[in-house]
Amino acid sequence: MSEQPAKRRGRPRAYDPQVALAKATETFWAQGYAGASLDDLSAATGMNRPSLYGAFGDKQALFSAAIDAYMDASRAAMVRAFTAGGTLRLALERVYRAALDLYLSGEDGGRGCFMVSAGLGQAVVDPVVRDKVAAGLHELDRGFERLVARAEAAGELPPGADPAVLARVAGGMLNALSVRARAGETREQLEATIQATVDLVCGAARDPAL
Amino acid sequence: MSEQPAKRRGRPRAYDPQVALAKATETFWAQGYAGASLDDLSAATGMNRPSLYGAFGDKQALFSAAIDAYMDASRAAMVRAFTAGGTLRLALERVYRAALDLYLSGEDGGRGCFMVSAGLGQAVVDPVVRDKVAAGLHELDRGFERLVARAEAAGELPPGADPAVLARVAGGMLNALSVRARAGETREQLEATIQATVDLVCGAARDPAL
DNA sequence: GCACTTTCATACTGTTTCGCATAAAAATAA
DNA sequence: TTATTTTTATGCGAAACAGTATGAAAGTGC
Repeated sequence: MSEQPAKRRGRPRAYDPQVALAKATETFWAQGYAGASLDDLSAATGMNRPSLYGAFGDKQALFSAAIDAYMDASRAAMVRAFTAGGTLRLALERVYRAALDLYLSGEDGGRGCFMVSAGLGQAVVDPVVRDKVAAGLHELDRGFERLVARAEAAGELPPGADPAVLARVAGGMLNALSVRARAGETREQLEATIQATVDLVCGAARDPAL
Repeated sequence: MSEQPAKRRGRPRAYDPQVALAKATETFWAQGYAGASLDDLSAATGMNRPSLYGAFGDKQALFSAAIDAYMDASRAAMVRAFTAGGTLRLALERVYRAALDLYLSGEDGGRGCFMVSAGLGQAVVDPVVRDKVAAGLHELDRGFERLVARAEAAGELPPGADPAVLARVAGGMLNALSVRARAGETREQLEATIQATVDLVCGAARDPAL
């Protein structure tokens, strides 16, 4: 994509900024902001401290960059899941599964959503982080709202169902999956929660094919 | 309750262990385990470091005691809300409101559930904490299961509704409230989420009085 | 008043933390 | 080669950290 074929002038970098940032994100994800020391981050990224500062700035800036990187990466996966079409039931299952893959992706047990697990840990102490996380959550909420609105337009919802209610619960249960994944629930348990959510949200929805 | 009318022998304590533990819990709640230094805890409790060690042990032990104290205190409020009777709708509203009062109780913005906000932050690093938090969450789950089972026995649920599904979603949305409270949502927004949840969970439930 | 017991307060130790200063290394340009 | 540029590597320094040793303070029992 954005490679630099033009030869840069000085000593070449020994790291790929994107890869290093992903490694730093993993460290924050598991240990939290305060729990991750610069030595931990240095070891994880393979960069020594001065390189870390040169590339990303201080610890807060690095954490902020980690949030942005996570949001970009997860947004890509989520938008795909949200917009791939199909019935509301299929779309919801796809969205929750995509999220679950992310939430269970750690090596040492489920880590949940990075925004929820690491970001919200800093939310009380750092309002900038809190607002950034809040924006991320509301972006997901809007995804659910659009999904339900589409289902309504397609006539999938019965007259009595309130789209706003369905979207709010559907969005909230994504947070629940994050919490439960980090609390150590197995994929099977989480899949059962997904099924329960989909059943309830779509229970009031009739399949137009029927 | 368990006062000590018998005069203790040495210099009297300058602190009330229960109050001090509550203050320490507040500090962990806002700043997380790693983010709360012993100086912070010392300042919050009014105890100096040696007294802190004498009373509770090291930092991990203090955190563990904080979790236990929180669970005891919240259990008291939750059991009351769960068992005060009334329709499923009323009981659910009572439970969510009781939780919300706790989640929004901080001075510097909503802090969410202590188990979720502070406990799960340590979950990946410390499996003992993770298991303790998981046990707490499942205890709440059982509360919702019993509530729904009671509603079923009272004939509040229609034949088609699956009690397990309703309980799972009802329990999950409690986690969502914690997440959203810490992300800075207002009480009004959170009340709307409560209403949506109750509407959806009880939507399939008919009032026996009707 | 005097011994004894328990807690408090100060201050210390060794480690870890963050951030940066300085110099060596590895490339290009001439 | 030699100068210039950019990055890496070592390691410094001041502050913060967790935990503890030591002695003073504040009670009870006699």
